[in-house]
Amino acid sequence: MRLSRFFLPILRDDPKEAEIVSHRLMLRAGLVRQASAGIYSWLPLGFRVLKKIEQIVREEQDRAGAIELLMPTIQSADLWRESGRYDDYGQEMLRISDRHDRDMLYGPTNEELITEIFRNAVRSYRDLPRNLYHIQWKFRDEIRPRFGVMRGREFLMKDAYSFDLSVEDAKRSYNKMFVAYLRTFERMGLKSIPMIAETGPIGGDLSHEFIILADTGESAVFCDADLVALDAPSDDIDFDGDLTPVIEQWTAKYAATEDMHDAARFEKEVPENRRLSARGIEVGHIFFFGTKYSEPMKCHVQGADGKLITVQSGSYGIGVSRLVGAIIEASHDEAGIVWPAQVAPFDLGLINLKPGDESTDGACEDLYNKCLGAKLDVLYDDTDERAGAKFKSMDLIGLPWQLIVGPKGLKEGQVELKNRASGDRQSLSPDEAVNALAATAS
RNA sequence: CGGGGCAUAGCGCAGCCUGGUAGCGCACCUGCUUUGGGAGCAGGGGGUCGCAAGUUCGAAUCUUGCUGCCCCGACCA
Repeated sequence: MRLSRFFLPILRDDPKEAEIVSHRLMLRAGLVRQASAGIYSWLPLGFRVLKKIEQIVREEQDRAGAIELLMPTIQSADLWRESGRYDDYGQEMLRISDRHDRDMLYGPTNEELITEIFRNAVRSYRDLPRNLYHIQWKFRDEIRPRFGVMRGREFLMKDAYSFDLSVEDAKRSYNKMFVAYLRTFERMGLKSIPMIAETGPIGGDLSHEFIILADTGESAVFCDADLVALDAPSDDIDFDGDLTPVIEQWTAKYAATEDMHDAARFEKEVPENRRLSARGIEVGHIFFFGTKYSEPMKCHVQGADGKLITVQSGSYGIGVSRLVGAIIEASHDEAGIVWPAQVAPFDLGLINLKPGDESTDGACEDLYNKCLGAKLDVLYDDTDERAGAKFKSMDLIGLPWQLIVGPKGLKEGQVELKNRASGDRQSLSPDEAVNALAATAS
């Protein structure tokens, strides 16, 4: 993509409404614009990141055996009356009526709808287990939206719902999601720690929050520092095999958010030198809630013995749009965003320091095409800005690599390759630079 | 929803107290000079001063009402 043809409205000054760093950087770097309180438009650069995150979530859900579908944003109130949540959910649910005065709502979550879909379609125990998920916009009318996309009212969420014949089977489904989540966040360059969680209005008695550590995190968290050192399961893990050793490895040690924190237990179970108290951002939440919805909504299947079985369910959320902010909170410096390569909107920025100069333009065009040929996603700054402004902007938007091309270097046959995260620079021939970049991308 | 604050050009702000017909920096446009970490000079464009009433000869400025947004708290992916 040529910057001269892209849409990237960068702000030089901090907008005053943005307090926390991710919100500030998302506005400045042209990722989002606020449409109204807690509701954002995703500009091209931010949209690319959102799509990358969504795709990683999708791939790991699929790997864990979940099946993607898509449910609507607008739901009928009737279903929610059936589960009893129409009244329970309160003002957080945006209620709408249509032209016939029917009660509708903008879905804050989808347990009712998925249960309705499942009960209508499935009659036999042979069709279980299943885990169905979608990635869809939700709306929760928060009393006070804040922190940009981290706590918006409209947000993109992956929510999965499992259906099993027994509590034991359901726990297996839960474990699959547990492992998938560890992998998902690790692939985004994040260290996530599962913590014992409150179940909130969704209900249920087995639940973990997946927290990533960031100084600006919204809640205090306490855990055994050993958990931070653990690696997520590799991509050859067998989701149909026994996952309990992995779960045990991650849940044996103390980890809790402030709501669930037990200081006495913390001090008893964790040696002093491993007691980590930090701040964290919740990016995922998994629940097992058994028959909370299947019972009132009569989601039954017929078992091998001919008797009806009430299905056992869980639900599993990931805040996809929140993750964009969370990643920035976890990965930035004074100059701007530092994208982990896996979610970066482009692989690299190619900076032409002297547009209009024949040799520089020629070298840049050549490099641009070679990068594209090597399947690198490149943002080519071919604009007529001054060098300093280009450097500042490129640092701000935080692409992992900068390929800097100017007449001085070219005289020596060299271009400069800068790593955004470390700041390291090396001078290379143009071909060496492309090869080096292609190697990092593969 | 309680408490606090803000609303003037795309962004950041001054002007308001003490009413007199709107200004600064950055950004933007034109030209010249510059050109490896947010250049200089000159010229230029852009505003129903959040909305509505009221007071007044006259309102960005005073009064009242409304709306929007931000921050702290309680609540949440």
